[in-house]
Amino acid sequence: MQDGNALAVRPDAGPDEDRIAGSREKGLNRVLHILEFLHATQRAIGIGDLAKGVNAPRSTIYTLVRSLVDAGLLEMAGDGNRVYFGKKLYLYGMDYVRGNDLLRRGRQEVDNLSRETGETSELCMLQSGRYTIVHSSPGTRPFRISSATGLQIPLPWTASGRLLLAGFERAVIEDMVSEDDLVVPDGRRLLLDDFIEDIATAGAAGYCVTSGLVDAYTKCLAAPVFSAAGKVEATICLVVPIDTSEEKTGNLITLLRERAARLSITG
Amino acid sequence: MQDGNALAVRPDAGPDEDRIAGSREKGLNRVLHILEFLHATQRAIGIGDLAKGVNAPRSTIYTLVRSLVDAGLLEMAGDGNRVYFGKKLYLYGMDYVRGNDLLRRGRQEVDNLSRETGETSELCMLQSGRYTIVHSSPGTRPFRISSATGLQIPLPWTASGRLLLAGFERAVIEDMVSEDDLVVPDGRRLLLDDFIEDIATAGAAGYCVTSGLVDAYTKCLAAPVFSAAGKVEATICLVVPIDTSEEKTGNLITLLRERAARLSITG
DNA sequence: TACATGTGTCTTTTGTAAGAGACAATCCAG
DNA sequence: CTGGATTGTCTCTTACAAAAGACACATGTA
Repeated sequence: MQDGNALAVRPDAGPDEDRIAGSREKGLNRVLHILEFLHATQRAIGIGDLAKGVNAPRSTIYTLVRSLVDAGLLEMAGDGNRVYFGKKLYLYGMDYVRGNDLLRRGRQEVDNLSRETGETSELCMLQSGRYTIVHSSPGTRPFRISSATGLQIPLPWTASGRLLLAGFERAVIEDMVSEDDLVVPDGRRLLLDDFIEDIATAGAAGYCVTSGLVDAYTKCLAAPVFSAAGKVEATICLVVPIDTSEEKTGNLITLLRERAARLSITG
Repeated sequence: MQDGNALAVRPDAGPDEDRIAGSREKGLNRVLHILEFLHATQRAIGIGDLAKGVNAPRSTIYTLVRSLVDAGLLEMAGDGNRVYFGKKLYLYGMDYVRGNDLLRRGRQEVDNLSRETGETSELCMLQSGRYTIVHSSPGTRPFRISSATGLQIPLPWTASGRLLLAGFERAVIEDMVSEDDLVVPDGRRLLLDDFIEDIATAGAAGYCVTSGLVDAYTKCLAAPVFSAAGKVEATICLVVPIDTSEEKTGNLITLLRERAARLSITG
């Protein structure tokens, strides 16, 4: 009786792991996508657009958003038909900070560093296999807005990335790094082998410096923070002008390593 | 054919609105309960206990927790078989702060106030009909630990509560305040009519002071922060010793009202 | 050794939530 | 005014997730 539609009507063929865009998704997954999408857009968005954005039926998103708004995880924004993150998420986030010594002290330390040195300073961690700027403190230089807390950048683009991957198996690293990740913003393509070598070097040295990788004007100094188990749990890093003198760079690295070591002493 | 079991086997008769504890819950709701429960316990918890805590089947919680951990909303804590909030929630929380002028500036202001006055200062809001301490800054006095960000206290116990409810219909207020809420910690019972009168007075005066309500040693000074629409969107408050002189109290109130007014000027 | 208690992974069953689609109500452009 | 696009609500169906429960493996303790 029905027209034999079924499996056509799929605009995008999602790759294997990254959401098949399968017909019937679990509600929870839809919610997770909604949150990720909002995190990516960084602003309130209409429910219709949201449905488009996460590639889900409107009716479904309406129901889910209603639940989430009722729960306080989302809030209706200004004019009344847009949604964004809600207070509850903020409260849960603060709970996380409170329960997490490293994050709490790391934020503090990063703020200190940028105040003392005047440079942009960041606390970075692996977040489900992705490099994440967990906290950043602007520094006093005029340019360099950044402020991109929660921003996710390909691991090979950063000094911190090299430290964070120290101690991982080659296979695991290959798994975390896609082909695209190896292409830095200026178009050059890193070799996976070079990158893996970098990781080993950085791990052994206990710090890492990269020059002009993310942009042509800065270099990035990073030092590892270790967990009790001796694994690299986070890094703190400084973003300085690429023409900073050898000497000053050296001093900053020493400072950075000292502070990182202090953070490593977890209660 | 089936044995007529069904509706027995329910240990706790949940009241109407607060979760019937119905047999087959939506996954999303289960997740919301999990988050609330973690927020309440304020620490990592074993999955078994979590299942008990939210009154859900173990198997369900195992699957949900796995999803949430994979998504980064939860993290396995220390020893490996406990869960607590995860980095993602922190990131989303920071997104919320960034997208929310009032919260961002309010936090700042509260920090300033407690530094300048040496007293504990708090930023408070209504969070789905409950009074919530959104941010608090300890002050320099020896006692008074507090630090209870995200804590939810019955509205009638606080000065801020009286301000936050200004402009609401009587019916709405009655709806938000349960019988238990009217019993303050020392056992006294407030009269609903008195409370509603307090609200009107506070709204008219543009500030509110309560003495010895939450505990016998402090009084609470609060001033309202208005939204563009003229509604009370938040309050800032100071917690001072109950024997603070009339004069000093007056000065603090003036200061508080001034700062609150400044916060009200939303871009 | 047996006996309870907690943990993590399966499989099976079935109640229900996700999805498609229809609807009225706005809103805006031409 | 008309036609198209968007918004929010509702209904009905069935694919599928939540729940029950069995299992295997640790613990601890009488």
